[in-house]
Amino acid sequence: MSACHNVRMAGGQVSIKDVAERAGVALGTVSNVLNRPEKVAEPTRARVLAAIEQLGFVRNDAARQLKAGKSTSVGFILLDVRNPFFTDVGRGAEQQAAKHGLSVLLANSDDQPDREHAYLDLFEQQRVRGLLVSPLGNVFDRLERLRTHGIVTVLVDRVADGRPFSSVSVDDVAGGHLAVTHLIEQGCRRIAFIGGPVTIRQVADRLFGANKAAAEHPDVELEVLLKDGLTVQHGRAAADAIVQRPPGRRPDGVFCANDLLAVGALQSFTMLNGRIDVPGDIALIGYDDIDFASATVVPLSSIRQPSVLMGRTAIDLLLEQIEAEPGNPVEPRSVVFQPELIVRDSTRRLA
Amino acid sequence: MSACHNVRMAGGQVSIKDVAERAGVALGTVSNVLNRPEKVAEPTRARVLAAIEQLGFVRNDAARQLKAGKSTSVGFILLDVRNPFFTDVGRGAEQQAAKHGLSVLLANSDDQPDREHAYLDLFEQQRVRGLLVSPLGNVFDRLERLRTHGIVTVLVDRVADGRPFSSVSVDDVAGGHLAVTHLIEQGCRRIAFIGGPVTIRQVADRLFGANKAAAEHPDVELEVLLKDGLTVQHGRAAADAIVQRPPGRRPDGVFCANDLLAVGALQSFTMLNGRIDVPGDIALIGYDDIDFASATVVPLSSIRQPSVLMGRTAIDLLLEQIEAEPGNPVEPRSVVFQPELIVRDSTRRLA
DNA sequence: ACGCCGGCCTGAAACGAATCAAAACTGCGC
DNA sequence: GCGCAGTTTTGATTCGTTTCAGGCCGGCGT
Repeated sequence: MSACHNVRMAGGQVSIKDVAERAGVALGTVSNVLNRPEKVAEPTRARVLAAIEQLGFVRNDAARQLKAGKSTSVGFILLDVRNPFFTDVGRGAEQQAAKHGLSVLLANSDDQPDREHAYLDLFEQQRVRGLLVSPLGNVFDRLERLRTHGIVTVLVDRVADGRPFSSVSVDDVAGGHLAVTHLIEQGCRRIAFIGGPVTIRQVADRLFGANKAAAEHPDVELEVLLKDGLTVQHGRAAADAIVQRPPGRRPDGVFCANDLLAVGALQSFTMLNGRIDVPGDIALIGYDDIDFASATVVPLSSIRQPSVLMGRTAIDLLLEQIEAEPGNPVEPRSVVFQPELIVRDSTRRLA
Repeated sequence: MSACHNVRMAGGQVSIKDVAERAGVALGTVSNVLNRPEKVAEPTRARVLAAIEQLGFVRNDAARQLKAGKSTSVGFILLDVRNPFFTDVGRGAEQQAAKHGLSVLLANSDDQPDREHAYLDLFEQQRVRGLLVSPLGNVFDRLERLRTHGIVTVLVDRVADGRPFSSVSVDDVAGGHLAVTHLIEQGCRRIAFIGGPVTIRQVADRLFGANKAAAEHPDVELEVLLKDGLTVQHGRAAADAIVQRPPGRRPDGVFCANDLLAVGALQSFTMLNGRIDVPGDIALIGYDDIDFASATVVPLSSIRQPSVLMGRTAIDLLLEQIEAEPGNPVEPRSVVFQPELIVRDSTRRLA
């Protein structure tokens, strides 16, 4: 056989075998250099490394995974990449995963159940090591099936509702309670809740907490304004409706289910020739404490969620499940963080 | 051989072979059902599908890729997930990729060159079908190596600088020119540019365009204020310095290298008891036209980049390269979009 | 009846890396 | 010189899928 064939043709893949041949060793030795370098004598290893360098060899992950039966990446299916809260969670997850030699791949379901399923399929076929999901629809059955196939899931920003999944979330009921109690303490008595559809779990819980807080004060009334989305535009529309009422019928405090809504409301309130003073006429508080909250013209009070920490914790919970695998499975755990009230100018009514 | 073994043990993987056995067909037939269903007779196909269903079989992507030598996903390494511009590009890419049966996996380099490299390694090992990269450091050599290994790259928001890569970007020089010309038309004569480090290509180009526009008007002077970052905080700090000058020494127009800076500047200008009127005293324009631009208290003029379209185009360029593969490679193409001026209240000085 | 054709199905041979029992080598003491 | 223990290297086998040259079979024209 001709000893000389072109080493590097376009797209030509260099395999461990080529490296072995070049270095004049057996194929298993190359594998050892890659995976257990301490078991290979120094001169041999040097020779192999040189060959790897010369040929530009790169491990083929597909082959490696095929043999190992598992991958080294973790999938994170998030609801909305445009929401800073989720990307922060993602960053936390990446940090923690990196410490354990895992990579995080983000996939954006973008509020569309079919995309959520498509990505679940993709990650299942890729046999990812584990999955973080902030679920959109009811995917629990799907996720249980995944687990029987050896892929464990940790829920993000959603509790498991009795299903056996680990989860990391924030106590949204407490958050809603915190926000409204704060408004009341600032002297508000007619409070409005602006939110999205209550089919979104987070909205429902925050509203529930808000109601609870209002109920604790007999002289406080809570009005609920639900829009069908959680964007700046929705917030502005809701607030416009308030602005158009005669001053006596307006609330004196507004709690928005997230910061985007609050920013929209703030715009509506302050834009119109300063007709409504925030917080003087209406105190305003949002939820999530996104970066922009402190950057609005009247800095926005908000309820902070420990997003980065949540991401890190999610990975910890995942590893806990993964590493337990054998006979005795570890009980799923739910970590619930407490939200934190961040007071800024938009609710500072008392001197 | 005992016909009866437990079909579903924990983590037990079901392979095409199990399916074949269950359906009583050969293994190649199952593969045909999966990949070329029209070549399989109806009753056989039904039997195989039933077996797949019963056993809960899921294709092992690793094995498939190993054989095919290429994957079905595209990696997108982005500079900063928190910048809405990039996530919008990502959404465009996902949309277009989906049409061709490809998935997009996002990886966040987060301004850190080592993370950028780590993800390049990961995607190379995964033999992704292609790569979108908004490059941080100088990764061109790395990317050329990738191409010799059969992975093509399309640059996003960065031109190729003479290197043979396709790219999709926006003419930042034109954008800078557009912004400053607009300020001049609105009557501004003393203009300040607030930007990040000029080592960031986008900043340098926008500044260059701004300078060009100023030079076209002899009575206009341009002052350059560079901070070492592009966040809201940096913008506020830069504007604070302006606010502290005596009114006569302040610029009457400010162009910020991105919208985050502009939001910070706006906050600084308007927060201090309305001492500075926007646009009356100082007209303000940003860059990127992120969602928030229209939601600030004085809606922000900006330079719009067609982010979603850019993502779609990036995938098109990628496919063009991928599909050409054989003997005659397709010349890399650079698509440069023209930025668009979006005028809002923050620069409307003329009645 | 014969040959031939198509449609359907089969099964062996890849793909690239990991593994591990076994082989080869090393140095050492006797 | 020989055996022994330890170290280093070997190479056949495995993973799950795709591919493809062939095999089987029933029907058709002659």
